[in-house]
Amino acid sequence: MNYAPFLNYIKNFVDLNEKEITFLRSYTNYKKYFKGQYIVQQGEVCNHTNFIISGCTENFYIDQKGQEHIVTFAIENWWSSDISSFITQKRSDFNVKCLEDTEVIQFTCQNQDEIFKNIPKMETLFRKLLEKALVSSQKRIVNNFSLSAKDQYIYFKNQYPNIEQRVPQYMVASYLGITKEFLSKIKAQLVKNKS
Amino acid sequence: MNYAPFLNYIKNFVDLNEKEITFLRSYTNYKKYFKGQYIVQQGEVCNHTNFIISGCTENFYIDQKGQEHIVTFAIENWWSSDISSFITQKRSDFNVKCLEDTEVIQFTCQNQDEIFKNIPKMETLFRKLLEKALVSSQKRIVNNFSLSAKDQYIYFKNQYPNIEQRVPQYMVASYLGITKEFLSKIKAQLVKNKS
DNA sequence: TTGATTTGTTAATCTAGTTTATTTTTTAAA
DNA sequence: TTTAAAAAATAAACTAGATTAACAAATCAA
Repeated sequence: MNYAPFLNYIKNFVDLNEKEITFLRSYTNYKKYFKGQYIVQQGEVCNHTNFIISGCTENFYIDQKGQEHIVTFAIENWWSSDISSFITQKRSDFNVKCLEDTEVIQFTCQNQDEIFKNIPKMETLFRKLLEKALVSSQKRIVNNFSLSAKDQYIYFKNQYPNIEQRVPQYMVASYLGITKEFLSKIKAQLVKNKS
Repeated sequence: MNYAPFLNYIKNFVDLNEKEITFLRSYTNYKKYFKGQYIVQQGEVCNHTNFIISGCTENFYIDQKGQEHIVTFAIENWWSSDISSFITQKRSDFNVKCLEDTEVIQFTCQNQDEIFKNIPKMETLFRKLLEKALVSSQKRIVNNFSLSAKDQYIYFKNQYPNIEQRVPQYMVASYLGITKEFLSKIKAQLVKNKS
């Protein structure tokens, strides 16, 4: 069980004393998933918020036409869950699936409340994380408005340089909201223009 | 000065005692803007988070090609600011402009911190608001993935039935990320199919 | 080491939504 | 009440990106 990366992450934002760390530990738990396993499945309630210690997950859904769309990727030191289902405790519209063997620290909704009640600093941390997540979600909407598919791909590569190498190309296309064929065309174009 | 709607709004989520209300009042202030005025301008720092008592605002930006894009509308009982600029206190990429005469209750970044420090319930409220805002922002990305422009327009009308009547149609088009001409075409189609 | 499955490429055809241009309707100012 | 300006509608030509289909590499199981 590998708890240290989680504490190191938190240390970047707030200082916890021994007592608080002990409390946090007892209200969170470690879990290992294998490649291909689901942390959440569309139609089930998302019971946990997960902090990724190692590995990589995708958050995707299947629409009415049967098409798969990747909403987010998550890797080490990121959070992964379906926040909508988690906060409402209703059935999720999304799947969270492991693209690699993945270790997480996770906690339930009730335990989150306990953590926030007993360590208010943790609620402040989460408030700030949510602010950032909202900003980056809005940024994605803005990019969708203003950038061509090619420029969105370039933006993605710059912002998440570690992800492209770890997932197949058709998943990047799905994340960008374009077809794999078109992404292939874009990449061919970029290679051509460089030389 | 019209403070009651703000307190009523808060009462929906948390109970504040007299002392807390007094505190909140002294760390927020009332302001009235006229139609056409800017609450925030692209390039300036967004100094306030605003709760709308009456009126209507748009949050928009102008991209490199000189095109205007509306990111959000806000009306009574909604919040309006550029959260990115507000939390980082850096120059904003967005404009917040009043589409009607607009009354707000507003507070600065420092005052927000004071409020959260002194009334932790308020931080919990904001954490929950941010969760909801993030969910609806993600929902918009999802709709962008899966819905045609026509279906996105129908979704918009259902979700924000009060806004369409209050703003010109070309702004709805801008919010949806399509041209006013195409929205006009969609509306003509919808009318035709109904009869 | 071979076949089977998954992933990626290329090219032709198609379509949702854009662009440009003109006309009509509505709003608001004087 | 008239007039100018803003907003909305219509239509033709155009384009970014989708769809379909056929094939080529790469990965993997046995």
